[in-house]
Amino acid sequence: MELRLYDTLTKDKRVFTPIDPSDVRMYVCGPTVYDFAHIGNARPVIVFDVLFRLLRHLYGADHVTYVRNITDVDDKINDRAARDFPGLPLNEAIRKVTEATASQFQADVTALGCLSPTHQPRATEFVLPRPDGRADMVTLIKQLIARGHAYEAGGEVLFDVQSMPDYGVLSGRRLEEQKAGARIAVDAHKKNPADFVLWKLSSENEPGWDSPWGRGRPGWHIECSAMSAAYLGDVFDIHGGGLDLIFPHHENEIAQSRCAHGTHAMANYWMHNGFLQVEGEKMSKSLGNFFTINELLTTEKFGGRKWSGEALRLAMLKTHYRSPIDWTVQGLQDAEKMLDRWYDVVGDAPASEVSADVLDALGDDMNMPKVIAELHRQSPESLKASANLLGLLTQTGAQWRANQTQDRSVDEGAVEALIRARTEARARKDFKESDRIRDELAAMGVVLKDGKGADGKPVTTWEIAR
RNA sequence: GGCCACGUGGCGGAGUGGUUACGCAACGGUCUGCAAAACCGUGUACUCCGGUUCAAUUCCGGACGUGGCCUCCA
Repeated sequence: MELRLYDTLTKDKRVFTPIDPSDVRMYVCGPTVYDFAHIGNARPVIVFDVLFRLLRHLYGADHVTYVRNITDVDDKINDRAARDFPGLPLNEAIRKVTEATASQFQADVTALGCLSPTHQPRATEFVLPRPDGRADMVTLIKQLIARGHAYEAGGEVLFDVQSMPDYGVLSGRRLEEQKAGARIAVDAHKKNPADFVLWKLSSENEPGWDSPWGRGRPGWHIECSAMSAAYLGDVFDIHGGGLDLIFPHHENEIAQSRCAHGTHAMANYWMHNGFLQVEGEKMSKSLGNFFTINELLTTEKFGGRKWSGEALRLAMLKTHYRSPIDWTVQGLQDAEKMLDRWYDVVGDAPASEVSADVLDALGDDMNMPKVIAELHRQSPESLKASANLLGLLTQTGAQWRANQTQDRSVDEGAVEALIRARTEARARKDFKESDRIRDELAAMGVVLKDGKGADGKPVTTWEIAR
């Protein structure tokens, strides 16, 4: 099959050709660890996890390197640390915040069925030159200064956007327009209003590292330039993230990396996932429609019940990754229902080969709606194999149903006992009693499904009502 | 104001210059003690206005609408 990907930089869908098929390299911007990840944060994690799985399938599991960074230096983190651990020294408080948040993030995305990336570097470990010689931020900034792309002014090191003739190509922003807009704060020490910070000095009570420009901390964008180079080289295959990162973050990453390395490109394909809304509205704390991944998994805040990670994953994948997605209770119910159905269809069937139709749809810039349509046409064996490729239907049907039951805290033993009593009542044609028991179970949220066993005798199964 | 994405049936959501998306819901049927489930079958669409064309939901232009970015928010 052929893999075609949409590239934000060239605004077209192209056949994907890796630089080195024996080591396909992808970088995705990861979380800033200061608080629980929200459901919007989950989108790029899930979307690029599917791409990671697809690449592994196509090129071999040992021939794909996926890097997703953890940003553990940020002013929001400092604020949170000071707020939550006022008694502790700042560095210690910061470490507590970032470690707790990072491990929560791992637990959340694992529940969403995401594989661990090959590397998950932390920004703080790539500030200063490293013993292992991998790329670091300070060295990168030195190179930018040496090549005439950065300058020191007003206690900062700034990137000189005018030193890069094609700055702004990714986001379609020309420098002239930026000036005309006059929306950017004009700092007297900047040569150009669009110049951005590579390094800034830290005060006593801010985290800092000793550098040639004094004790300070890195700007926002340089970490990704350093960590991608550290593990993937100066030029790699795919760089992904949310739509909102196109400008300024990715634009500036490109500027830094290309100018520091003297390359024509940073990554050959730039991929961006669309945004998420909740029930038709922008998700925000003030609207009261702000949900973390963890809340959806473990509380009844969204739709009055808990949701399985697998249902969340499928709900997220039902929409093409570049389209805006409306996150709704209805959408989650649909996803869950689809999984119920598929688990029924698959039964105990072993996984066979991944469907060629599914692969073709997936290869068309990850056309997941098409993929799902194809999945509905598969045999049990092929459905299992194809869904597994997407990180779905990875449990057994029994596990899936058991988890559903557990989520709604239903006493299985009591249910089974009532069903036996009803079966007996039906056998003696006491339908009044049989219907009474059915109503009683319905009140517990249990729906009965009557059928016939292989021997022709009545068999009743049950599931949790939705 | 600048830049970008998008507007498909009751809902979600693909795709196509003329022929069935798919799923959910709805409706009809089979099954059932009655239901539910399951199975079979059915219907409804392409924001508006121009243009190109034998033919446009699909191409071009415009209008309207929605969302995003342009102040470190995925």
